[in-house]
Amino acid sequence: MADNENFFEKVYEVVRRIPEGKVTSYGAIANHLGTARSARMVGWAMNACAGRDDVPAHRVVNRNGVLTGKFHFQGTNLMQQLLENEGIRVEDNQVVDFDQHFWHPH
DNA sequence: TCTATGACTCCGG
DNA sequence: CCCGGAGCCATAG
Repeated sequence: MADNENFFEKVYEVVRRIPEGKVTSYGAIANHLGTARSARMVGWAMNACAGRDDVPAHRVVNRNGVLTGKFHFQGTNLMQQLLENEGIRVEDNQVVDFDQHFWHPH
């Protein structure tokens, strides 16, 4: 079924490759998948991945490094806590030194 | 088959 | 500089 991978599965695979302590953006993932304009779809896939421990959705933020989807997590600040737990500093729902912690899909 | 929605992004006022 | 609207694609109903 590797060839039958759905869009979500592709997103999950990329998100899973995000190393600990690193973050990426929806557009970067979408671009890697070949659907650069489908950044919203990546977020949509994240919504579907909610509840999966295999997909570190907390490492995915928007292009500004803002935790746009933090409200979708169980806790109000759970997403931020997870990032800080990996050594990433988060301030005002925004990743500090986002470009420095940015991980480009490959 | 068509319509509505969305954890985004870009452009304009 | 800050705020708002339109565009985009894929999934669900």
